[in-house]
Amino acid sequence: MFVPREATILHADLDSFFASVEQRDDRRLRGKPVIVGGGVVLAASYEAKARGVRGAMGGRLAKRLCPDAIVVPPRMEAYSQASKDVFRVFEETAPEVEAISIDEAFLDVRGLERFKGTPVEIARRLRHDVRTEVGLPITVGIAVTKFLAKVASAVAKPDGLLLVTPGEELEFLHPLPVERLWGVGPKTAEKLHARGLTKVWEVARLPEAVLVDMLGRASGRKLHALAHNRDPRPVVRRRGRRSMGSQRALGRRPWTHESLDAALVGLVDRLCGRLRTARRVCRTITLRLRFDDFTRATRSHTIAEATSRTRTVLVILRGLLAGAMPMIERKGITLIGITLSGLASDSAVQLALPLERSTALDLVLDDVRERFGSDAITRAVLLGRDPGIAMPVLPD
DNA sequence: TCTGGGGTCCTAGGACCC
DNA sequence: TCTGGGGTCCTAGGACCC
Repeated sequence: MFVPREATILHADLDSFFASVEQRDDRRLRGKPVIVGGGVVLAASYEAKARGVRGAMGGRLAKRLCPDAIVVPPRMEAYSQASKDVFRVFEETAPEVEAISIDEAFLDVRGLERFKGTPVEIARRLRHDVRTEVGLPITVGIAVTKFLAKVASAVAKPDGLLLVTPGEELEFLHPLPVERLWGVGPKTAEKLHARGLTKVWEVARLPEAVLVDMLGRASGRKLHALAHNRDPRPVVRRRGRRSMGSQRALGRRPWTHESLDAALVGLVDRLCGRLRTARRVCRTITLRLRFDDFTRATRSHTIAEATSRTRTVLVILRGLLAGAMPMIERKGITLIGITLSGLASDSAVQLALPLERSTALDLVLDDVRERFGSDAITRAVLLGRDPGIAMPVLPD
């Protein structure tokens, strides 16, 4: 006799997270269409979504679709605090919590029946606790696999709860459009559609080798497995982050070497500060660029000794930027960004460099930031008599 | 619809070493 | 002297997610 596995994996996902926090903190926004973000929609309340507003949509189009929407600037600290509060509830709910992003997590409630109830009861209480203790709506999907629990929560949104009954997984999964599968974005969906595949069951019929041919080894295998609800990944606490980045859109304004360098110094300062706060060091430094035609390029360099020193990182990035100048001059630049990867704990470096926590440049930047705010660093570079040198000049 | 900011993982080629 | 195969690292790009 077929005995289905137990459905003990919860996927908990806050609804329209940023917009919900805004509505929680300002009662005038409740029940109204709210858009967080200006140039681009970072989050939209369900009232705005009902009018066709979507995340990542251009602000102008969003305003046209929903002229009475209230647009509020993002408050990242508030969202970060709300996230911490919600994750505290998660931790009280289950022994294994795997954070996926600022507003979602997997929880494994296996073995909790005897003293906390069935998974559905636990999920109900979790939704209630998040609502009363943090004041936010949250949706929970429950299934035998992480992947299916995530699909379930997406289907149950907003403010819902959905259990995929063990044994009935494929009945639930197969009629869904392929876009519901985790990892199928616009490009993959296009490739699948080109072969007449729009539903999960149509993908599930294909041999793995066909999907590998179509999508590459890793993607093909993964898609094949997911279409059959094969997902053996356990819920595990996340290891530390693998990279840290920062970027800045420049718009289509004219740029100069000085303004590019100033933007770069501002980014490096911010990022290296974050790196040091996290007590981490990096080995690979990547410069990321986006051009007028929206194509992108990256230039990277790996150093032998991991570092978090602003001076070191800046020197490398200036070199990478200089190498990319011909491309920038040819195509025009609309975004500049940095990614630091190959991260490690800084303890080993600390042992070797006990007195080198801050370089002279870091001390100057710290001072400027403290006295004039972060923006002053970019301004100071622009005001400097020689923008090519590393030391910013203090504004008056 | 002309598009933010923060991330993750995969692929592929070249260099280098054994 | 010429040659093979495998492993690892680095660089660049691509796709995807929230």
